[in-house]
Amino acid sequence: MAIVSLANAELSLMELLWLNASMTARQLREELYPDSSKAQHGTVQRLLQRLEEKGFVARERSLAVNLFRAAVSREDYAAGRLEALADKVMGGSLTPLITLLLEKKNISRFEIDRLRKILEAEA
Amino acid sequence: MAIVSLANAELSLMELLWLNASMTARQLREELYPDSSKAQHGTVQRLLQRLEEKGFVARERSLAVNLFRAAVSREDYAAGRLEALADKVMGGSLTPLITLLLEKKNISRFEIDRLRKILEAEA
DNA sequence: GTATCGTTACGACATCGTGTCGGACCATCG
DNA sequence: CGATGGTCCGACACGATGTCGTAACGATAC
Repeated sequence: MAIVSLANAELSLMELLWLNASMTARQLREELYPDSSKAQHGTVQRLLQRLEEKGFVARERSLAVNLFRAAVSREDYAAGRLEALADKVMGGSLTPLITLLLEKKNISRFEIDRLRKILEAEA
Repeated sequence: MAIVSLANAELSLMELLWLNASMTARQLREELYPDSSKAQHGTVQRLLQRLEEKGFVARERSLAVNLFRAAVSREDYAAGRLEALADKVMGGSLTPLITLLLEKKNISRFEIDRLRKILEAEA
């Protein structure tokens, strides 16, 4: 299943789940809407539900309250989006993108060395 | 101005402009809607107009018919989207993305060699 | 000049994804 | 049993997108 793109609110929620191993809906709401004058309970549940449908969160039903965990890691999401990007604009080839990056951004000596080591291992 | 994301139809149109230096609206329509039973003239014009507003196409008005050119290259678009992706999911850091790619091994030997050369040049 | 034909500009609309809320439903605790 | 807290889901508003119709425009033909 291709990794689908996430919208802002969904991504904010995932951000929390990437930082904390597991959270309840209440915890999420308090983080996402600190000034919760109203009842955003439903909003969080809705987001959670749609995220679950998309396969991004796993729900632990055994307890009284559900626990939510990220089912897709930040790295997997990033890699998936990156691949989608390559498919859309570069015909699936990733190298041009990386080349662009290396040329445009000032990448530290350290990072370059790290990348080089990884490449050595690949070859 | 940050490079904004493009939708499917817009991207298809840009694809044509990236392949051909300049095109008329008619040429674009014939490519985009080969089975033009109906009148998609307006659709193309609309797309062109919105793309122009976003700064993605330039319009040459001197002739009887307008000529359209890409104002953002494929590479710039890709790089812009890539940066946006890094900002959104990796806190702006690009290296983790590259590392991810390399580790996932969906990169051909040929591309690895190419990247190695680029890195050599950087060092 | 006017008629005609292709082009351009743009208002209007249907659709879809997203973010939001409200209220129904359900369980547990007292 | 009621009350409290959590979950599910229908509904809505809003913005972006893709589509079309049509009015305005400009060049050429008559």
